[in-house]
Amino acid sequence: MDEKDLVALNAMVLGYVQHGLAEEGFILVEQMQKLDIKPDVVTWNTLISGFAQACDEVMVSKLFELMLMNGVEPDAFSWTSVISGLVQNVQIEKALDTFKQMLQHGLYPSSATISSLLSACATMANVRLGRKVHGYAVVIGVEEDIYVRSALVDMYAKCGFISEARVVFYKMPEKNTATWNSMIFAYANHGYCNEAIELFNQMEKAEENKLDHLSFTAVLTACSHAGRIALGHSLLLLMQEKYKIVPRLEHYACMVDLLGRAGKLSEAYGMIKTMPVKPDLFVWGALLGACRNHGDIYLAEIASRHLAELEPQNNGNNMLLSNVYADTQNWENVAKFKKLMKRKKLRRFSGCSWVEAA
DNA sequence: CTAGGGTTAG
Repeated sequence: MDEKDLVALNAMVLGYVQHGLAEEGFILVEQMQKLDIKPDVVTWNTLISGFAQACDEVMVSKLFELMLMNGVEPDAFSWTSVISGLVQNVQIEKALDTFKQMLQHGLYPSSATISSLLSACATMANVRLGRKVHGYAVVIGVEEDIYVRSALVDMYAKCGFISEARVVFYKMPEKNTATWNSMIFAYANHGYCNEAIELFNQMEKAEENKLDHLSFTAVLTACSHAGRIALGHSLLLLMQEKYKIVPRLEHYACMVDLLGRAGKLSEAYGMIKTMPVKPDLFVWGALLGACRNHGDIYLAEIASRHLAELEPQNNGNNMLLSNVYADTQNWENVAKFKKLMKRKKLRRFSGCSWVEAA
């Protein structure tokens, strides 16, 4: 067997995995083994990463066994792939457990492992654990890694510690697009809209940073929270004309939110009707939320109907519509809804907070 | 040729 064959095989497996076709990648590897091409650690890890992202725990364990049977030891890439797959699929407990197992197997976590763990802490809004991971990153010498630092900015922000996010951000000698985006989102999501917009402007001036679709999602979020309608519209144009970024659903959702919050419900609905992509639940949800705040029953019913189609299992949408009726004193409809929900044996989702109780 | 950070509504 030729080394070039293996590199080509690995590239093909990676291609499958990147397109969400881990199964195809696995079949290819099996076929190659019959042709006496022995997969190496890279091949196995690529497959593990694919099945971990697809949440296929059975295949992941099978791959660990298979690689051992073929005389290849799982390494830090193998374990980190599993951890990151679990974090991406919001299986945080399992991710932390897998991290423990990784350490028990005597493997050393890398900066990639740490950034995945920080992302897990952000998802849970668990700043106590986040600080531990931060300290651990310092100890093993990966704290200066740009991924780790961007993950720290995001983790502190999502846990509600904006000033600590800011400290990490401004300490960073080098930042990239994701770093800036994390900080703009941090400001926008905590009501520091002017700071978010200002930071976006700085990012645009700093030539070395490329703005991407998420930079615009972040700044549009700030615009909508601050009621900056004119700025939102001009940014939506700037994005397309100067940066050649095609607006995505999330940009439209921000615009609908922006118009809706300001009470311009028919303009918001007009945007939904003219947008070139099919509106998703965020877009309709933004409209429904605005209808609640402004007591528009007519549009609320339209939005609810679309939401019911898009996510029939989510009873929160019905609750919102019911709240619109209640707010506008339409008690007959409130009663109608309560009956409907009782019939469907639905219960209101219990509330949850992103910020851990102190 | 393998793992990592940032996503919109109530």
